[in-house]
Amino acid sequence: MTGASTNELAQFPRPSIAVDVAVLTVTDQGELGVLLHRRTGDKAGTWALPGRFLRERERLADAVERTLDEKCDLPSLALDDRTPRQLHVFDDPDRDDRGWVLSVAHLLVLPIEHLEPVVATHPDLTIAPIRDDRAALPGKQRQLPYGQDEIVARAHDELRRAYRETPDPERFLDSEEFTLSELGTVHFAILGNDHWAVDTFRRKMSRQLHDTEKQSRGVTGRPAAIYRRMR
Amino acid sequence: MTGASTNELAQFPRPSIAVDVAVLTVTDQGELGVLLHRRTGDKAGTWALPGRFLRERERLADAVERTLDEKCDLPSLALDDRTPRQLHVFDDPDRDDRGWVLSVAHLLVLPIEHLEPVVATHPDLTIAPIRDDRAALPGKQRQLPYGQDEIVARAHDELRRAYRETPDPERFLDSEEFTLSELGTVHFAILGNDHWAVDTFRRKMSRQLHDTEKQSRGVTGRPAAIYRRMR
DNA sequence: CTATGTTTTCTCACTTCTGCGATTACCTTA
DNA sequence: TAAGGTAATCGCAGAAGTGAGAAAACATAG
Repeated sequence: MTGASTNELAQFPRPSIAVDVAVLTVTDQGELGVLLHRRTGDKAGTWALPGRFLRERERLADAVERTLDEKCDLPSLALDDRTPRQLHVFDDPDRDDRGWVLSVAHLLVLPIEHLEPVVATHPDLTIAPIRDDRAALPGKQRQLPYGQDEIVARAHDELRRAYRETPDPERFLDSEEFTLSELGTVHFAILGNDHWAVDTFRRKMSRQLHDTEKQSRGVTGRPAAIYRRMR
Repeated sequence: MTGASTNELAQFPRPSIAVDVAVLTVTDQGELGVLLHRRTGDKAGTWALPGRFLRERERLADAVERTLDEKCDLPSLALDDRTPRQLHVFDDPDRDDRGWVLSVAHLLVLPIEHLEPVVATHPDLTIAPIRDDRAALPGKQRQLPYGQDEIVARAHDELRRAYRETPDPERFLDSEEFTLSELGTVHFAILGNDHWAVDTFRRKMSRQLHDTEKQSRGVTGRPAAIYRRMR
């Protein structure tokens, strides 16, 4: 912003700022899923994305981290250096009936191994599979509140773009080493099973990975080569 | 946002929200350029991106349009249905010395034909060419204020991504019909002259355009086929 | 009216990519 | 320990993409 005096700064009413976060993961069934929590208070019982108001002079990324800590029992430690990415600012002044609220939507990717334990122990958390670009909610709830379905759709879009060419750039995979079929599980969850012929996938990705010369063992079928991310 | 009561909404201090916009164009010299205006008031005389504070319950896109109207004499009419795209929210609380300000950066593409007349008649407007991912400012000013250089860099990045595969998706070209070399001027301004062999460009783009069967006339060299956007 | 300059478009040899049917390698079961 | 099951990898033929030189088409100068 430019050219405004201190007076001008104080002159206008200001909106509340919220952050919402779509935490995405790939489930054990190889489906893309999103972390939801059950709301308390007014509309208690309905599922929604974790979110929170921005505190004074707080950074957006910090607000997202605190949301996950407070609402989902996921301390920054569990985030493992992963950083939320901004997706979009939702600015419809009538979006929130509590007042004028701008909401900054974020995307964060976490391996299922980090989510599984907290979801298993907290009944107010769940992972909803994403089908047809929308969270398939448990029970009879049809959609997420405050137009959060669009956040999920945008998050999925963003991932589709990122996962077309590059091997697991957002680190759905927890471990440093993995086989091409483990990598494929992630990419196919995001892009659909029909996006690539398996062979095309193999060739495109193996070029961008480092072959450890190791083999997977104890699995059914022929053992697979184990790769590592490049540098 | 979820689960907050009306009390909670009022409880926290709120930041001022600003919008900044990088209006990009391709100059007659085939260079990518960004529209700047000279600031008034405190730091008068320095160049900056057009920007403005958000008014009560105003939409971000509307704020951007009003900025262009008020600061650059570009009424919505001149925008010709083009819509600003959000790039990023800058949230460093110390970014602006006037107080706690969040700034939502936007990108808007306009044809040089729309900008030329206003820039020619307003001495406080200019189009700075973008070189090495940064606005080459006139005079001895080295950088844009409030970290706006990063906005320009992000805008350029965004365009690079969009212009790699698709013919002029943001409509730098004003007219409905154009030759492949006119299209090439835009793409090469964004991606650099060495990104493609000219022939590869021709083949990739002509597949995505509709051939009008018309030929350019009165130009030097062999007349070119005239294409139109598909549907 | 012809030669010249300039830009677009075509042609063709060459490289890379793709899909699919073998082939390989290990585990399990008998 | 050998046969059968399963998944990973290879090899090859056809398809698609690429670069560079040749040809084509028009304007203009002489």
